[in-house]
Amino acid sequence: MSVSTVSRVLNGRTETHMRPQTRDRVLQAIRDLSYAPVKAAQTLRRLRTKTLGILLPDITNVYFALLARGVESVAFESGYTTIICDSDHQSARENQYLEMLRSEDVEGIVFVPAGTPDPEALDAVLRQGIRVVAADRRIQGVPTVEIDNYRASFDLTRYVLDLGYRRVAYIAGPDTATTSIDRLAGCQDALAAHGLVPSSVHTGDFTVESGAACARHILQESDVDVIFAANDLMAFGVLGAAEELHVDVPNDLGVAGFDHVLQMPYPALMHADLTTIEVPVCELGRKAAALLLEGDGHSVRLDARLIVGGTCQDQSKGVR
Amino acid sequence: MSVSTVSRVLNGRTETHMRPQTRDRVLQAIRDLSYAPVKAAQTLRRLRTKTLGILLPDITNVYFALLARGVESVAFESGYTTIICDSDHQSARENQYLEMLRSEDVEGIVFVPAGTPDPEALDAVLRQGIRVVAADRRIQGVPTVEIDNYRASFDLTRYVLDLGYRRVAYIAGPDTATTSIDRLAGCQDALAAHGLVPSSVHTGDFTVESGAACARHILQESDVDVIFAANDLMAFGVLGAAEELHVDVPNDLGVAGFDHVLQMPYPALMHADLTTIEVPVCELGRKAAALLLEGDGHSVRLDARLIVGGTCQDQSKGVR
DNA sequence: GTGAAAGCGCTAACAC
DNA sequence: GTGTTAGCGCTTTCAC
Repeated sequence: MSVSTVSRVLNGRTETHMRPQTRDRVLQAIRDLSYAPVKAAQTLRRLRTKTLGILLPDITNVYFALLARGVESVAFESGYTTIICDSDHQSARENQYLEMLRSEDVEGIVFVPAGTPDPEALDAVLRQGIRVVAADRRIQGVPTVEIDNYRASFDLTRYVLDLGYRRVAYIAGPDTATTSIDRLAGCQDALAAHGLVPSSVHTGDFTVESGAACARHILQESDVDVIFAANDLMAFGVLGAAEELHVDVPNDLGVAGFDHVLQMPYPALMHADLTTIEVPVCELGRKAAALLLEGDGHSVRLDARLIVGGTCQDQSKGVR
Repeated sequence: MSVSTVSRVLNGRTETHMRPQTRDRVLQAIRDLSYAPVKAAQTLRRLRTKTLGILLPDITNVYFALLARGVESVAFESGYTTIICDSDHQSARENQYLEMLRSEDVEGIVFVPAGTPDPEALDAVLRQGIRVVAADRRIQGVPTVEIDNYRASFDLTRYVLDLGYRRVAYIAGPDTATTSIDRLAGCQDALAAHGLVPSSVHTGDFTVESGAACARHILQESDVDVIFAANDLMAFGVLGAAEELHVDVPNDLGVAGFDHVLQMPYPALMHADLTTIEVPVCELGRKAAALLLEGDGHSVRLDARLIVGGTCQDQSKGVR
């Protein structure tokens, strides 16, 4: 019983048919020794690592965790291993990880950049023949899996304006993320279509705290009847600030979010019943992984859906 | 300039001193080619993978995500790669991943089991010389990093009883997790010390939904003045159910959680102001990884803290 | 101070 | 049908 026989059994090389008896003997031995092939050796020989990397800003953010889960599940189904890289929103860490993944010779990377990725580091990865897919946010020169943030934000804004809200404040995300830019633009253009402009545009960082902080400023300084936030987490912060300041949502203030991530863990609570856009984050991750494994290098757009919640209500009735 | 020279430079082999000029020439070449060593080859040669695995039930659960982040950050600081394995609460998947990690020849695994792990699969891993640390929940025969759930739950219960609550319902986690068992036992023993027993004990699965479902039963069927939940997510579900049924928290009903995970993303909202126990989840992960890298194979207990929130208030004043 | 070569565990081409 | 063997890219001993 030679090594090649064993190898053939393990890899199901059926092209040259094998005596079932031999096969069974090998299988038994594998069982007895609880043998598992050494992946490093397979990798070295095949020059294929069967490994993907996922590089994202913060795994404790549900949004990214959902995305990671999408990637991981597709990888698992295809017998791939997933390396998790949390850049902690730090560009330096991101670069170190890019190098690490290069050394690791991953076959592909799902990349959710924290800001604008370092072209040098990214290029080294690409030159080495590692496929990279940007997920959620676009990266210059890299295929992307995203939703149409502009369109979704435009539609959401139009829906809210149709309810009768008019004096709008907007809380944007960091302007290094294309999601922030697109969502803001979509909102502004929908306003413009009604001959409106936002009373103010603040910039947060997608966290609950930043949403609450911006909302406090907005509510104390200007007279608005609706606040749009670039994601649900910040919208949740807005709800918190409104509660603190005894501002009644949705009557005195409409609130709209974006991404519908809060819905998942907190369905029962009234206050989580946000008017928002559902971003299929997990699907974003799955699609990104699929693109790495069998893609043609083209970008993909998935559909997003308007979620009609309780934080924006018809204002026209004049009923209180 | 031979391969061994390059290798020596890369590994800082200073024992045999090298002409600086040669060194620089190598360094330059590395830069020019943006060369990165092939890890599979290093692994094969050194017989060390510099890789850790983390196997957990659900990465989209903030609690586990925080734990994963702890593991990942320690690994990163030590130049280790982290493989993420999401068992999705499925024992079969858990076993497949255990096999995968064995093949991968990881140096250690941080294991948060979904139920009772398959002894066969676990044993194969251990026999291969892979270190395993159980995090959060104990596993038979494996060193564990956890908090003293019994004691913390006991103290929390005593605190709540001291506020004057007396008619207690408990919502436990799945009885396959030692955390569920210990927390329930701690609560029951603290009650017993006051000559009390819980009016009812329901079993949830650590999700908001299950917490809400149990709470609906409890509130409709029996007359309790406080509900303990085995984690914050379920406690949040209880708050949701109470709101639905117009039960006033904390006056008509006290609510206590466990783990203090909700605090992080939702500080601003009143309803997230749970009376609970703070579990240092991220530290749990960090410590588990540290144990793998340099541990002596002994279990570790970290401290937990009582968080005094607004969902349980002094009942003795008789003030409404 | 630097180069030559063995060998880590596996796969695939080739021999029988 | 099954065995023999080269070689994947690296580290490390041993020559020089």
